[in-house]
Amino acid sequence: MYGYEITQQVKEQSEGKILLTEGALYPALHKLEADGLLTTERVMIGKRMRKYYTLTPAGNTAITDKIKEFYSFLEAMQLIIGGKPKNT
Amino acid sequence: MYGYEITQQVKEQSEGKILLTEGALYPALHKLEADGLLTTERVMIGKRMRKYYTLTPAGNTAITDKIKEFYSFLEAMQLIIGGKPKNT
DNA sequence: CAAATATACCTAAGATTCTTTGGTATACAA
DNA sequence: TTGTATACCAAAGAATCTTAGGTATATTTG
Repeated sequence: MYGYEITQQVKEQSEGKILLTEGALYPALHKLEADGLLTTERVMIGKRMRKYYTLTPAGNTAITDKIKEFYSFLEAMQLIIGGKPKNT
Repeated sequence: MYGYEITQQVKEQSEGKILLTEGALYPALHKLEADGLLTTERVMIGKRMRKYYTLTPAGNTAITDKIKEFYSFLEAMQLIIGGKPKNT
């Protein structure tokens, strides 16, 4: 995907609950790229540029690990605050 | 509860997965107090001081709201991470 | 009994990350 | 022609966390 598309997809798929702004996203993408977790491919659409980002093998490992961390964190939070998500 | 107790309880109840350090906790407690969400009661245990924190009514409202926000965020994350891709 | 660990408070520098607010430019609809 | 959407980006300020200390008492252990 490309940057702007990510902001729109996050907004759409999260039903407007998560607003990932460009000011937060672009610096993050650049850092991930600098860390070797993403590669970019510049594509011209007419006269407008897009930068498509793709996960590197290291990026795939990293995201898998991060998601595991996230679920581990959720389990821990569950133990602390108790309860379960409502209306799911 | 008091500050140090919170760090220990979080560590214990989260099975060591969440480490809430004092450097993060104390400034946060002081801010919550300044914002009127907590009140403190100083108690001497022998020659050692403890500061017990209690939620104010505003604090109770705030924590309830925050937990709701948290679950709302989780649902949104579920849609994105475990989400439904358009294609593939 | 001396030294290490645990309890209990705290601050401050540095790093990281997010929000806000701008900028540039093309495409299209009102 | 003005506004909205697309598409990239940077920088200042704010918020938060990590790290690394400081002070002091209490208890455990070698």
